[in-house]
Amino acid sequence: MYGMAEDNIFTQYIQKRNVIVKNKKILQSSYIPSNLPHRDDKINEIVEIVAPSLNKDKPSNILIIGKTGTGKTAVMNYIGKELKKADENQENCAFIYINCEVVDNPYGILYNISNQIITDPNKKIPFTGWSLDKIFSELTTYIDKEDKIFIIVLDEIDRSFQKNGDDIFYYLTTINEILEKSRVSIIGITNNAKFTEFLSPKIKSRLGEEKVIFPPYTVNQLKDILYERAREAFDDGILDDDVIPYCAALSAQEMGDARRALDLLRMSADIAERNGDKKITAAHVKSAKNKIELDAVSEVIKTLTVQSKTVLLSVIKNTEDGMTTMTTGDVYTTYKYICEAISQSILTQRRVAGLISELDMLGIVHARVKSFGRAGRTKEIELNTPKEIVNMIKSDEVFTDLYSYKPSKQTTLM
DNA sequence: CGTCCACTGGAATCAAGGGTCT
DNA sequence: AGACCCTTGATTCCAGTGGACG
Repeated sequence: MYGMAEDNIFTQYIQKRNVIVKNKKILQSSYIPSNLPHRDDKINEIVEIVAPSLNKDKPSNILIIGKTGTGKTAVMNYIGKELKKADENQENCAFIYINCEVVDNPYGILYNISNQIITDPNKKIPFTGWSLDKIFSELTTYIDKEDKIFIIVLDEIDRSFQKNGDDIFYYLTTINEILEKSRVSIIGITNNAKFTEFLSPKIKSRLGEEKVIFPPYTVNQLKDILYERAREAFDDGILDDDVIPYCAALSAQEMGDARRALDLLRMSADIAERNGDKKITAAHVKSAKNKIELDAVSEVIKTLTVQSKTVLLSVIKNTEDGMTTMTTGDVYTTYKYICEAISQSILTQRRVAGLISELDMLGIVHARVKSFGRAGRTKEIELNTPKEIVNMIKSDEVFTDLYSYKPSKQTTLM
């Protein structure tokens, strides 16, 4: 890839790309900096709780609560790194990190934990096929064999809970009763402050032995974070003076989300590079903001089921037919019509209502239950999507048949 | 004040599709 | 090959329910 010696159509592009950003990795939100500004207190707080593990004493379980982009994950990864340094041969403790947003089913979580512990490639657990009990007992024996403290970090723990309840948490918090030598302590990370309310009381108290709250960053703190990274990522004079304050201000509106701030900065740099500009300005930030918002939605749309897309298209079609708000029944009628047009199986109304709720949770449509008195009680649905996305759905290959479809009795469509 | 609509929301269950184990 | 296991999406069943209308 990079070894192309001769000029080709990409050459000038490649040369241009590296002009502005020295090291792109630094601007990635997954990058773990060696210094986390304004989180020293939180780091100390957690280190204090976790430190006993270095002497093979079991630390309390911790629940970390804080909005997205407040540094929870970064702090934990940083601590994990340091912990490994402090315990060179991994004799006393092991640090395991699982992101429950990526693997949100019980099998996946146990599978991931186990395979981080099991080193022998022949003993690894297959990614499907086993019973949970079997993985669990296997995991237990492996953990006990090692005779050390296992610190298991479950990031985005509420994701898993939403879909699967608290069974795995029950497993993981009771495992210590079975273990003879080793000990396991759980660190849960969540951005949902109300998360614990839904747990069963037993697990609630176990999981939340200690709580650490991460407050949102203030504008000035965000600025510091950005300056810190920018210093390493850019040469002097590339950033306009108002770029970082602007990024910080925008992200502060979004509840002090540092990830957002970094994304903005990175995307601004990207756009500037692509335009061949020598400096990054507030204007770049502005278009970066739009692009990020759009990307986020279109990313979600891509992963939707065909059925979900059909439901969404139904909402779109109704909107284009002049309805600003509609009921579940309205959507379902249109939905049935479209299904017929593209010869797709028709789901139950119950299911479609469920899909609408899912779209609502994804923020693609607005739906809230409203009672129309005698006229019944239903969801009031409203489209909540930029034009670009609407076009994206409409031009989805799944719906190509729709435009050539001649309805038997209804009038025109779209 | 009671009725009664058009659903909602929860739960149990099924089917298909991934796979392992013996 | 047949018995099992887990996940996901869909179905079926059913007990609610907010509030305009009579």
